[in-house]
Amino acid sequence: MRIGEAATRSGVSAKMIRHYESIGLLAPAARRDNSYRDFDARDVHDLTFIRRARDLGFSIEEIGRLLALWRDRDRPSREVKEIAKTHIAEMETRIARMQEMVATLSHLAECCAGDERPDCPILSGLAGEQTKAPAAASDARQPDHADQGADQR
Amino acid sequence: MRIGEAATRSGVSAKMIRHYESIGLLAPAARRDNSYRDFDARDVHDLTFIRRARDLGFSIEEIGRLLALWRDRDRPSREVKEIAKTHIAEMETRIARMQEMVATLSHLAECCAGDERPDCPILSGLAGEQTKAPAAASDARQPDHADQGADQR
DNA sequence: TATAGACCCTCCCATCATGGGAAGGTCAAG
DNA sequence: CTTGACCTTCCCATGATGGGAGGGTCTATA
Repeated sequence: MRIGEAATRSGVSAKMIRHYESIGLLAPAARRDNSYRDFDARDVHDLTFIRRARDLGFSIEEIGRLLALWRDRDRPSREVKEIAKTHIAEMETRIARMQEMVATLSHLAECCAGDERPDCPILSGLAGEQTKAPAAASDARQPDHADQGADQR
Repeated sequence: MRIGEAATRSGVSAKMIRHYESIGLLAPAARRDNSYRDFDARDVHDLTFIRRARDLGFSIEEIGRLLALWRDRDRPSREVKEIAKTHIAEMETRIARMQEMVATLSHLAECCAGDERPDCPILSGLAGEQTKAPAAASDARQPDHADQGADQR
């Protein structure tokens, strides 16, 4: 089948299939005489595997490792579980961090009248005037790569 | 003061200060004869405001609006609160999505022996073999921009 | 048979927030 | 006068994804 059908069946866009191939996550697809990529059920399976892993928030790098383990019939399940547990821990850390942000911001928002008057504890809080809030995650940043959720856009 | 000191005082890297200026989030900084940027306390205040907002997960676009509201002494606090509430709702959505992922993956991991044997429900789950898990967020994706937390790396 | 339209191809660019680094200018202290 | 710590601009990279240009291929239909 051609890339469009593989995309539909796996739920991975044609764009991303080509991308995964280009970064080496997938072996180069077979080609027909007209240079079109040619996919079979096994390819669709791999793509579906990748999509499910992405849906669980795994990064491309982790997915690469999972795919390798999947292909190795004799791998110890221990290795897979380790990747999963590490990933779960990372997600839980991110969740906790976001919950802190929500808590801090909610505190400020609760203190804000939200009417026509200009006084606003939210802006004051951002400006540094203490509102004795439960302290937000305040320093150091990180470009988290994987809050990737499932959604539109 | 020069950019380095402004960076230290505000907690925003020199790199990002220039970036914020270049995208118009901040007005172009004053310059000295030697073309070095020259910052004063007010600039440091704005930068600190930006950093705090980032720490609360606001996107650059939202921060731009918050800064404008901050500078407008007569804005109704209602407008600020609306931005904050929308942002809180977005973060809560992302948190919920990640919690779903963690739940699904935890279920699979719990079913996995994690020993030397090759059988692994985690890989089987990703491969599509049903494990009657509580169903993960399964389709549609979105490149969420702002799970930006505070962290090392 | 010619053509429309639905596919496919490769490339390049954009996003968002951030950092790395090159190539070069400026300044103060040794 | 050199060294080193600053600063400048400019380009590139990240990760996952989409948009689109410019062009080729195939099939159905007028």
